[in-house]
Amino acid sequence: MPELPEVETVRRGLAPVMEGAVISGAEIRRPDLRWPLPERMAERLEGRRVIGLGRRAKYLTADLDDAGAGPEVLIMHLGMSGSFRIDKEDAAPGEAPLTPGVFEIPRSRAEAHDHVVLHLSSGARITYNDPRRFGAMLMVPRAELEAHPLFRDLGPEPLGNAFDAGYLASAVARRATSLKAALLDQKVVAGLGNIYVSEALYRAHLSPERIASSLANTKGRPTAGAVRLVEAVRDVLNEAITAGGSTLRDHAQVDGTLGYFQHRFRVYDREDAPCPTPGCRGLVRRMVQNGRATFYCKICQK
DNA sequence: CAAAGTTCCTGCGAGC
DNA sequence: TGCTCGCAGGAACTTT
Repeated sequence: MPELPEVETVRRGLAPVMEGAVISGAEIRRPDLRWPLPERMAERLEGRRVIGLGRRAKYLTADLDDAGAGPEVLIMHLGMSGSFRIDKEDAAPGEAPLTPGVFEIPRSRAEAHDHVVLHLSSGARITYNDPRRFGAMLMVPRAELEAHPLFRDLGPEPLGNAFDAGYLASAVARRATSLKAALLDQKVVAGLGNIYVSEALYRAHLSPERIASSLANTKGRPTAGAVRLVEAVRDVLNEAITAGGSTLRDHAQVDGTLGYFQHRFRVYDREDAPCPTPGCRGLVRRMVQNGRATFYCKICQK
């Protein structure tokens, strides 16, 4: 479930085994994910040290040391169904077995979607699995990262200082689209996806159908709703990251899985459930906006 | 059947 | 009038 909190959870899980480690080998098992994988990817990764593992929006960024060609960044996106898992590198020769219980589906089917494997000097083996292959991996020179087409137009991080009500109001002031669509637009704010947009709008008591520009008053200043929305976005993301971290720890101890956790949503995927707002008699509704499901309460979200 | 994401394409309206 | 630009909305990618 890769929106910002999930990607951040994955980053925190991978960082201990990746940061400072040297990539001793890489297995590239197919030529492409969403796009072709980098040219000579395995050769270019081999022997490189991972300086740090970062995140921008829903992208993971592994900083690679200078290997003659200058420092580079390995950009990774999980798409809809991507996940990483960590296995201990088996000292014995031959293919190490998967840790029992990692997948509920048979091992053969799980391995069918293991597309990239990184062997690390830390003794960990990191496997990228992605059935739908909407994910992506790219390698770009460190100096070109911010100007890269994927990064260039990204809005501010929702948990950073730049994302405040004043910014949000100005960003949507001329937008005739719905609030739902505006928040999903990574140019407005980077990292929200379908789940957390529904959750944030519910918490702010704002209708997903409201016109985005209504968050700004006639002078372009933020409305009270804009202030509530910024706080709701930050709250829901922080809570999800916290929950993901604790779930991750449980899973890591049990089976080494990363990027998989259960979460409790107030409206998302809760059609017909009673609205959780105290005193509200409404039901959670499901509708489709821009081809995506939106969950909301008609009564208390205005 | 519907699905957590993003890019690309088309069509529309505004403005020059 | 006709062209360009930007925006909004939808299709497409794929597997379970």
